Amino acid sequence: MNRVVLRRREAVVEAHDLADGGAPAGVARFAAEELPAFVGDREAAVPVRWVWDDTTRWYPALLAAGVRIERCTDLRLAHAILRRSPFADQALLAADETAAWDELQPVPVAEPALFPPTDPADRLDPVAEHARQQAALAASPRRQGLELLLAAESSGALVAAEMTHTGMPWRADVHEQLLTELLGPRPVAGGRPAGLEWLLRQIREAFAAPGLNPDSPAELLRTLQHAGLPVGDTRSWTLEQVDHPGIPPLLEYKKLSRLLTANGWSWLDSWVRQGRFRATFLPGGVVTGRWASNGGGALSVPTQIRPAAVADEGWCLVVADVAQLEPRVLAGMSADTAMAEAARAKDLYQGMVDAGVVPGRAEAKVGILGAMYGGTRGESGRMMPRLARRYPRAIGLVEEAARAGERGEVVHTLLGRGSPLPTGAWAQREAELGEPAESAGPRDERDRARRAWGRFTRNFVVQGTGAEWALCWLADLRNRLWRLGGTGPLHQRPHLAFFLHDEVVVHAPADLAGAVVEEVRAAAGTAGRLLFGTFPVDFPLDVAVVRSWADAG
DNA sequence: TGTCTGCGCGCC
DNA sequence: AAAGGGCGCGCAGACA
Repeated sequence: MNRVVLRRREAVVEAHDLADGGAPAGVARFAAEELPAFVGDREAAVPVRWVWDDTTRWYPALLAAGVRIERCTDLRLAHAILRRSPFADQALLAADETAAWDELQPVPVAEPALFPPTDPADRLDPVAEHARQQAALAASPRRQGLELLLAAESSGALVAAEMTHTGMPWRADVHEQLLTELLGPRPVAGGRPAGLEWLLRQIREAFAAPGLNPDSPAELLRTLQHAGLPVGDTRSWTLEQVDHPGIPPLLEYKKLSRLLTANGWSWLDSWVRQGRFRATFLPGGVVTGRWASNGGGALSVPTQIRPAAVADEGWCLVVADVAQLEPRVLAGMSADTAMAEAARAKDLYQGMVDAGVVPGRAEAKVGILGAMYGGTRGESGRMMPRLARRYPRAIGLVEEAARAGERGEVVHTLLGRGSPLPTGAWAQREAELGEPAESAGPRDERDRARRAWGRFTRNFVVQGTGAEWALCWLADLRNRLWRLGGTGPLHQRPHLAFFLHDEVVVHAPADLAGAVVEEVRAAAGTAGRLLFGTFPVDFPLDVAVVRSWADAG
């Protein structure tokens, strides 16, 4: 594989060819405007892995110029993983500029101007950083896993940029119609829409509070308590438990008010343009390796507005999600054959029932969720002993992760992403309280903080490995879709339009729907083999070919 | 006027 | 139905 490290020096780009061993083998220099042509030509000629400081600084402009690349190494993301991995020798990563790499932030997707005027990334040496990372990988006892993780993370960065570039097809007219039906016409000066005003009158009357603003939790709580309702907060779930004529309109108000503020007209104004919702995704934005998003609330698009996600004319959406990803990942990473056997069923929870482990599906679900999240109370606590008996390796893995976290140790995912050291409450308590506390009070607090950190590390190993499976799925699917679709640019071929932890939405020409479904399934198979080799754990998908996202599932 | 925190709620 | 883990966001209210 040819490796080319790209580096910007003012208005000039340097392309450093690396020989097989990683030694510099030649440098080309050209004006920044020539970059898309350079990359496009090389990409068409030979397989290349482009190495650059940060995908968000290079790829949007290439995409805007119509250039799609096959693979890259994102040094910023790789650096973040290696710096925290228990399997990377930190001495090999050390350099004067290490702290600057630590602090390097992705750039927000603005208009794809080719490079901002001043950028801290310009002072970094990507050739040297790449060499340090390669040295750390070469010396790692988990080299294979880390190399796969870095490749998958870098592919994720490409996917994220491409999804922002192409966008999710979004019908503003459908969305507006939905808002108007539920809330009334758009209010002129940001006031409350008629639907909310109508509910507000009923709420104020029912609680005899003519000036009440239900958007203020404190004011609302005082009003409810004054009316004699036994509530300690104003969450919907709490309010549903009490009986009062003001509660139904209040619950309705809260639901519609949420729609208005989170995904109302101003959301449309901000995030939907020319028939596309351009979400911004941040690969590696969560410590576990999950993606974050910073604008448009991409990872929490409510089902309520999904009818507005409609494929273009003659196109379709292929929506696929993995059933019970995390329990399956747990079975695989712990090599728990009994749990993998239950996972052979399309419904893992039903598989547990059929194996006689638990009486019913509901118990299976709360039991497994409790094992992965650290639930100890109620139903899930009661299920734990039998789960531990029947699935000793799986339960043992999460229990050990929890104990390690309680001791303040680092845990890691299957491929080697490390957890952060304890922060916040844990560290604070330890520091404040010092050695064994004299009184019961502080000790309780310390234990509580330790257990909370144990719940975090317990979940980290599963959530993080689940994110690794999803990255491998995405990476393989991305290339399969590209090969499927002729010779045009990205937006004219089947392409990934959305990604939500364990769900993808592909926008594809309708006549390719069947082929896309096959590729989505094949990519899931690839991901399973990459992570778990021949260990027999399945990742069945629910796949739907639909016009609108709302019609899936 | 701007910045910060807590609350509540959407998603997985 | 949530619980137990991870997020982002908008508002209200407090404080500078």
